[in-house]
Amino acid sequence: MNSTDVRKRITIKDVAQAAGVSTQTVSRVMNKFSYVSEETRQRVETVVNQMGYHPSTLARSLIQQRSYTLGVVTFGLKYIGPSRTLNGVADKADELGYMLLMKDLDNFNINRIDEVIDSLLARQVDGIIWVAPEIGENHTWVEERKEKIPVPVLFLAMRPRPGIPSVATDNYQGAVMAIQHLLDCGRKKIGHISGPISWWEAEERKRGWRDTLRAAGLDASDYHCTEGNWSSASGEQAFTQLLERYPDMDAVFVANDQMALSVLRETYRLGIRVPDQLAVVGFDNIAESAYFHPSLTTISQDLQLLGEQAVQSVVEMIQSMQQDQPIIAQSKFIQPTLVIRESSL
Amino acid sequence: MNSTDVRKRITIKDVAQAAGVSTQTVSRVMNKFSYVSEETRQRVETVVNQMGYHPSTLARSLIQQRSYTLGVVTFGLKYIGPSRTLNGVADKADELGYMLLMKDLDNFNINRIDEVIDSLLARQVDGIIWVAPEIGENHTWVEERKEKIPVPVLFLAMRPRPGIPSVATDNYQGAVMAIQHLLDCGRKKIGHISGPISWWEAEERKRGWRDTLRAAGLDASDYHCTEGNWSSASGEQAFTQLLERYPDMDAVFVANDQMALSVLRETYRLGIRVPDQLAVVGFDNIAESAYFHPSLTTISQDLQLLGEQAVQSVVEMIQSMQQDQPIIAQSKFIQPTLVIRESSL
DNA sequence: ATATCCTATGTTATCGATAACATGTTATCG
DNA sequence: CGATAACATGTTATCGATAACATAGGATAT
Repeated sequence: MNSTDVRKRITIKDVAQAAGVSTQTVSRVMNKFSYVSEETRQRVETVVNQMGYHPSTLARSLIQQRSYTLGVVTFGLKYIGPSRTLNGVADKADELGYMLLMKDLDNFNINRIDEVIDSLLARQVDGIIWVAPEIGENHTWVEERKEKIPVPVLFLAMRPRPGIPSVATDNYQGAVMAIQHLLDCGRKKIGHISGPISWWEAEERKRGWRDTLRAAGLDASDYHCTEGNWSSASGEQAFTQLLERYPDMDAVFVANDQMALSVLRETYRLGIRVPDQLAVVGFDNIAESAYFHPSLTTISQDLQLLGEQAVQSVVEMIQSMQQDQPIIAQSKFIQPTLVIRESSL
Repeated sequence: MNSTDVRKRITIKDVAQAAGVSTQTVSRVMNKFSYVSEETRQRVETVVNQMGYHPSTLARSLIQQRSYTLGVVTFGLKYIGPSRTLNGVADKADELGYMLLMKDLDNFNINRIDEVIDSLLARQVDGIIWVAPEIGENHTWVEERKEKIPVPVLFLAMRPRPGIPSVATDNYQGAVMAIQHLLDCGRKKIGHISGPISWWEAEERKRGWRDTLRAAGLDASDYHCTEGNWSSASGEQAFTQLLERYPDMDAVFVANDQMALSVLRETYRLGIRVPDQLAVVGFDNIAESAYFHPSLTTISQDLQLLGEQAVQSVVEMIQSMQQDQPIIAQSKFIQPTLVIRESSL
C-alpha cells in the first residue's frame, strides 16, 4: 500500500558502491581479521550503519558450506519434558552463535524421518539433535542411516550405545535414589507404577526400583508393579490395580509426577493417609509437584542442562569435523537429584 | 576415521552429468510443471534415486528470494504455554510446507530484539511469528520497526491493534464465562487472584471478572482482588491475602491453574471445603488440573489452535505479498471454553 | 640497491540452484 | 505446404556472499 513499502534487501554491492570500494573490501570489513586500512574501514562502517546493511547468512552459508544452524527434531513438543529440553538447547545454541531449525514429529513414522532429515540437510544444518525418547526399536533406523548423514547427529534420552553420541538423564540412578530414600525412611513394601515399558526411560526406572529392592533383600517382582502410560488418567488405573494386588504396600514409586498426582488424589479419596500409611515418590519434579497435597517427593532431572550439554557436544563434534579430526562419539549421563517433600517424610 | 566418511554433497551437476542432460533439465524434472519428455524424466529420476540427490534448499532460497522458512521468536519456552503454542505452530508449518527457524528470548531486552530480527532476516525467513506475551509497553518497538521489516510479522497473545496482525485468546470472554458460571451456581461474593497486571492477559481476565460482577450488581473492586505472578508460590500468598480482606467470599476466580492449585492446597490446609464453602475456577486447563482434588473447573484455551491460526495468517500474508497485493492486517480472537469440574459444582 | 615481505585493495571464480533467453524439433492449421 | 504453436532441451545470467588469486606500493633486510 505504502510506496516506501518496497524495501529491497541491501546487498554487499550496494554498500561497496556507496563506499566506493569493491565488495571484497566490504566483506573484509564485516569479517575483521584481514588487511583493511583504518580509513577505509571507517568509511565502510559508516555506510553500513547508514544503510542498515546486514549480510545474508544464506549466501554466506552457500559458499562456506556451513550455516551456523542446528537441526532439532522433537517428538511431542506438547509435553512439558521436550519443551524444557528445547529451552536448554535454545539457550546454549544462542550462546554459541547457532540458530535452530526445528521440526516436530507427532508420531514415529519411519518414512517421515527420512524426509525430515533430508529437509534439514537441504538447508545445510551443521549438526542435528534428536530430542526423542527411545521407544521399542525406533532407534534402529539410526544404525542404518548413520553413515549417510554428512553431519554429526546427537541423540537425547537414548540408551547409551558405543559409537552413537547421546546425552541422557541417568534414570536408573534416579530410581535407585528414590528407593534408597524410601528404604532409609523404613519402608519395606515398595510398589512401582512404571511408564510404558517399551520406553527406555520407563525400563530404566523400573530396573532401578527392582535392583535396589532386591539388593536389600526385599520383594520386587512384576507382581508388585503395574504399568501406566505417563498420563494422570493412566496413573489412576494403575494405582487401583496395584493396590488390589499389593494391599499392604507401604510406599509406591511412581515413574512420573503426572501419574503420582492421581495417586495422591486416589489415596485421598480412599482415605489412605500419605505419607503415614503410604509414602509416594514421583519422578521429573514438574513445577506443580511442590504444590500437590501433600507436596510430592520426587526425582528432579535437569532437562535444561540436558539440552545444553547436547548442543555443547554437537558443536564440539562439528568443530572436530571441520578440522578433519576424527569424531569421538561420547555418551553423557546427567545425574538427577532427590527432592524430599511431604509425601515421603 | 572411516574413509567412506567423506560424503560429499551430491549436486544438481553430478546428477546432470550422470544422466547426460543439462542441469536445467534436472531442475525441470525436480520441479515438475515444465516440458520434459517422459523418457528423459524417467532417466533423470532413476539417477536421482540412485545417487540420493536432494536439492539444496539453501541455493534455491538464494535465487528465489524466499526460503519457505518462518522465524519464530519465543519468550520463555520453559513455560508450558508457549511450548503448546509452538506445537501448533510447528504442526501447521509442517502442513503448509514451511520449516521453523527458532529463537528463544529469555528476557525482554530491546537490543536483543533487533539482533534477533536481523539474524532471522539474514536467513531469508519469509515471515515472523512473535510468540511473546504483551507486558507493559514492550510492544512499542513494533510500531517503530514495522516499516523496516520486509516480511510479514504476526503477534501472538497481543492486544489487537489496527494495522498489526495478531492472534490471541479472548481472555476477557473467558473470564466472563468463568464468572457467569459462578453466578449461575448462585455465588455472589466472588474474589479474584489476578496475574501480574502489567500483562495484557492478566488485565483482560481481571476486566472480565469486574465487568461481569458489576453488570450483575455485585461487588468487584480492587479490594476484592489480589495479584500473583502466575506461579504456584505467588498464588499461595495472594490467596492468604485475599482471604484476610474478603473472609466471607464464596468463590474465587484465579487467573491461571498453577495459582489455583495452591489455592486448593491452602483451602485444604485451612479446612475450607471446596466447593461447598468456596468455589474455585482457574484458567488455562493445564493437563494436571483434571486431577487436582477436587478437580478444577477452568477455562480452556486452545493454544494449539492459536499457533495454527498464526501460521495460517502469516502464510496468507506471505502469499499476498508475493502477488503484490496489499497486506490486510487482521486480528483474530480464539474463543476459550468453560470446563466444569468438581471445584465449582 | 635489489630482493623480499607486508599491507591494502581489486578481479575472477565459486557455492547450488533457478530465471530468462535461445534454439531446434515436431505438431497443427488454414 | 509454409507459418505458427507446442514441446524439449541447452546456454548464459543471476542470487549474495566469500575464496583464491593478482596487483601494486611501501617497508625491511641483506
